[in-house]
Amino acid sequence: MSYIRYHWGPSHTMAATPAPSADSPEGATPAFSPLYQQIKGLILQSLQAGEWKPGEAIPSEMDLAARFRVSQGTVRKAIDELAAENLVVRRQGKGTFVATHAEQHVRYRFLKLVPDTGEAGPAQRSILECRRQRASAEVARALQLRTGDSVVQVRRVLSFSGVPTILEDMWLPGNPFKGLTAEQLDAHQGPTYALFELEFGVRMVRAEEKIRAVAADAQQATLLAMPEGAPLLSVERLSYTYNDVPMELRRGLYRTDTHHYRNELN
Amino acid sequence: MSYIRYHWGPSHTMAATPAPSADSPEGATPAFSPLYQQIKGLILQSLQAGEWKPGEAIPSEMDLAARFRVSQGTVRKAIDELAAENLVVRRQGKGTFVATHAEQHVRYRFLKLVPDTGEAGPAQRSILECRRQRASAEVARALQLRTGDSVVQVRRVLSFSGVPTILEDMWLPGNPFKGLTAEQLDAHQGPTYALFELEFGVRMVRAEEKIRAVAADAQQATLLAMPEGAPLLSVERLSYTYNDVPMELRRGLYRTDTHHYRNELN
DNA sequence: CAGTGGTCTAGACCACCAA
DNA sequence: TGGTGGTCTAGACCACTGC
Repeated sequence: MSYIRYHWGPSHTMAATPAPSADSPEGATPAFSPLYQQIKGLILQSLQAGEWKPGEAIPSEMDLAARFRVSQGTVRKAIDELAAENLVVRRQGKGTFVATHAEQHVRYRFLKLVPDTGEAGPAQRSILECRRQRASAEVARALQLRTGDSVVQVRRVLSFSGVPTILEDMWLPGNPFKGLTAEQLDAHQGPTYALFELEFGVRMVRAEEKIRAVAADAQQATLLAMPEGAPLLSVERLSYTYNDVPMELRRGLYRTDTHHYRNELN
Repeated sequence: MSYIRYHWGPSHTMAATPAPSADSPEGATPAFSPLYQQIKGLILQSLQAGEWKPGEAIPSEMDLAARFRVSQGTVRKAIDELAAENLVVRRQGKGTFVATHAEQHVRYRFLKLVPDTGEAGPAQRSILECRRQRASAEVARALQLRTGDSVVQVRRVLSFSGVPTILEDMWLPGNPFKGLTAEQLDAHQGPTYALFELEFGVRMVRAEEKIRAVAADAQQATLLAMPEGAPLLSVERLSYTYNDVPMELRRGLYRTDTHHYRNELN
């Protein structure tokens, strides 16, 4: 087989090549990407399209190599990056699987609050509210909607060993989350993000958090059994699905008298 | 050349193989590592030993391959991991360089506090204190010293646009940081961790942070120009050099009325 | 132009898993 | 035993940097 200059794109029989992103028509910067990046993009498309569901195995490296007409090593490097981004999990001897918030060994991947001493126990959830409403300007901006668009708001309290520790408000775009109810949230076991995958086909892939120290107002203090004015950790999280599409805005208030937010710097 | 079963270790002429970690003498779990991991370990040793200084180039992949008697691809994979851990920086066409907190494009790698609006400006530092003392039980435990061992304590305030924003206490083990003075800290430009590299040969490689919301006491409030009892972000950081040796305990109090702690979740 | 890191291939073999 | 991911090699060529 003739060698393919990797800046040319997948060429030959590869169907529907997805264009290498926004390019100035005849711009000075070609901005082509290496073959393995293009392969990564194609696999990513299949993931988004739901060709393989969360928890399922994707085709073997050899199969993908045949499908894309490249060597196994090239597919391998593409999958390496997907694995590094936690979109996919490799299991030696078994295969490569679509990552999921459900079966994952590291459950509650996005919750960085840990007890000062001992192991993290299970959380008791109590849903205070779950209703559709119109997006405020702030929520609309974060979720890339228009002010007044339909959103679902959920408010809940998480307790550990019976102690209320987290007060959370979540805002979800109304369209993908049509039909979300408090009962559903109540009944479901495990991470909320696993419910989103199963019931609504929405996989959260990454998130950004803005953290502040704030003083508890009267209502917050009551719900968390703290004195009014007590310092709380405010964690504002914006979660994204594939393609950097924001899908959830969450504002958590954490008690940090018995727990702390743990972060690792590299 | 005969093929080397990579579970045998570097074998042939490689001098002073560093032993593949603690092994039960005839234990059931061999726990050998692949060749590229062993190479990574050897490169790591040279980094620790200071064979190449921060900012300098390490030998080319071909040179290292020759030195260790392995293929370029194997060296490459070793360096890939070192680069992923920010111990080393690759520059196409130029070489691979020992990472440094000084020349690095991402200065203040460990400081995650950013202004709510606009770009992060330069910080004004004011050293309040710098003295040798005996380690308290808590400090000793964190730095793996004995209670009463010599430590250096530094207290300082960082201001942005003239507004005091961060109040920090740092504790450093007395031995490696012999001779650290307030004048030195005052005179130095750029990240403090760059000073540690240049003057004391200590490179901070990673860190862990525990974050809490606390109420400002009288003294803290004064230093940060806030009312007493105002909520502040408490950031307790333990920084490590090579080999997971803790080298600095730092406790920062951040004002979060105009700034926030930014974190990315994957 | 030579030297460096970056990409790609083809092929061999190893380690792990399930049937 | 066959299939999957994981390691290792050897060699070719590309892209970027600096002389």
